[in-house]
Amino acid sequence: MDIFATLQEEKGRLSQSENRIADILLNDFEFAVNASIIELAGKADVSPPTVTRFCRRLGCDSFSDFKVQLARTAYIGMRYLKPEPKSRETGDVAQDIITKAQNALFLLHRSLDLASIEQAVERIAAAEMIYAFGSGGNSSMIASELQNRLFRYGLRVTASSDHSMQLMMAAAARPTDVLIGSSFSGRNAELVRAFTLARELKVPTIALTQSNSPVAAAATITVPVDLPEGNNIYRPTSTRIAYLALLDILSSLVAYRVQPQATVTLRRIKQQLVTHRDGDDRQLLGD
Amino acid sequence: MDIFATLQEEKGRLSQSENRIADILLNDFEFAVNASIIELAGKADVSPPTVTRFCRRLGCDSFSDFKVQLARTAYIGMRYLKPEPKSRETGDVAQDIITKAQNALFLLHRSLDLASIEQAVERIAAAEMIYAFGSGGNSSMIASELQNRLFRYGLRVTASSDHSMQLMMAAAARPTDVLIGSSFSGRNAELVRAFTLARELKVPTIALTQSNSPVAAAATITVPVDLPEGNNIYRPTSTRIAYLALLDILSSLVAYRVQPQATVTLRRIKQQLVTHRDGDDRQLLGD
DNA sequence: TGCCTTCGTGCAAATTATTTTCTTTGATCG
DNA sequence: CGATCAAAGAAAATAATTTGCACGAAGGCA
Repeated sequence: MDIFATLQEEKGRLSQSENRIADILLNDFEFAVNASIIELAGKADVSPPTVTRFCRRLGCDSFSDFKVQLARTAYIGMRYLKPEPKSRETGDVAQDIITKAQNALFLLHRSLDLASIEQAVERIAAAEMIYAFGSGGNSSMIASELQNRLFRYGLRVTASSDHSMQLMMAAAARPTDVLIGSSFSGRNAELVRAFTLARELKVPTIALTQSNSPVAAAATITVPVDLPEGNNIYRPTSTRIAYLALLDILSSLVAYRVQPQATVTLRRIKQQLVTHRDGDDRQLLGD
Repeated sequence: MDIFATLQEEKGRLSQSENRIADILLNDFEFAVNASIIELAGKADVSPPTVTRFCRRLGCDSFSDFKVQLARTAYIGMRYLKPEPKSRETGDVAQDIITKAQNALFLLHRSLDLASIEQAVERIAAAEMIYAFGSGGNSSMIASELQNRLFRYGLRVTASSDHSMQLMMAAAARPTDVLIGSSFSGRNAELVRAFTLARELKVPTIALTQSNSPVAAAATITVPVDLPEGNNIYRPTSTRIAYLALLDILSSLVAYRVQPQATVTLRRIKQQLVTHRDGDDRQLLGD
């Protein structure tokens, strides 16, 4: 549990003085994290004991414990209390995007459902053929990434972002195959259709999507990804990065599961690349 | 600059006692970050003043400054001093991948070259036509992501991962266009050829690649991405995530640059999606 | 209205943590 | 074999933090 979360919970119940301290935390974080209790108290126009009590209230043992906690979660928590830091300077935009991406990873990690990941890995590793589906730019990237990762381990896999093809492929799939579909919104009706068809044909399906969504409902196994979307329409969603990480987790685990096969295939791919290129050995897995 | 980096630099020059303190930092980080100077000194079998001196040596003002710095970078720095946490448990693999991804983002941020980013953005925003090139799975993803992002802002863009097509497109391009190429290794010979051809035709080129590489040398503008690659061949490189973030930074900045156009186009795309889908307004930018 | 309770707060004292200063130790070198 | 210097600890000084206590304001209840 991080302080910023606690702070938000307690927010309403804080007294006037405590609110002044909270404001400083939120507005001048840099100051707060470096200040001594006396400086912080001074800036908030309260006495040091009030600061101590404030820290206790937030679940810390002492002021220094508080500072450590603060510094630790700062990195993560900073942004999701504050509104956008509206600047269009290169450096600020860069910082903002990177922070958001890290945040997305943090939130992903926090909400990962290991059980469903294991089920999914099991299915994928055992499948005779893997179909990866996704559309709309973001999910189609995920689908082709799935192909890009999994073929390296010697698995049979194809990806498609074309709805009609997806339906046809679903119709052609067998119960020993698996169908993986990604949908950021969880409301890709065509994917639901493909999943439904698969269900009729007893082909297992795995959804990478929001839980409690139509896509999730239609799938055999759902690996839930529930992240808040940013609201700046110019900004590409950092959710993509979380999906990509999830995909890395899945494919690493699959790789371990099918290891002997994976080693051989990877070696062959590597050899191919090395002779094809300039003989430099570092070029392992494609450009 | 973070402490772990400094610690690595100073490592050799530390005295015996100081080394004991360093060991505790690395091995029992949790303890170190919560301990008082006395506890830490006790555990390292040194006197408190020695700890103070150690902190100063690492560039901190005081012990408490040190603790804050420590707590701040902890999250990030933790892993890159330690060897791999070799476990194949789902939870550990997940944690490892997420940490690596966050690390990659951290390192990217630290090494970003803002000047070249600005130059690149300038060019892209002003271009009449944008060609995005990349091959080999990873870079081809980057190329198609570029297309996926930029078309939304009303820019004319096409992506290709096909070497022959890339050459032909380069031949067809004009000096008012721009050619963006991605190469993780920096040693994609075909991309170099396309860039060289473009140079002859006075078509500006932007490389997203390692600095001091053939691809970088062939480009008009290089946006360098210099990250250490992991060495676990099963693990998809977290570098992809850094590239994706860089791409987000570039495209956000481009969006700001071409704003009026972007707003209109985005609105049209959104409208299209909303009527096409189930009327839910939240589905902004593709699935 | 007036009293009582409760809560929030600051003051001052006590405690604890940290830093400084001074001193010792042990190693290196002429 | 001293002279010198760096490293490290002891003790003192300082600074930071916490605790105990008391005061005052707000709100409830007779």
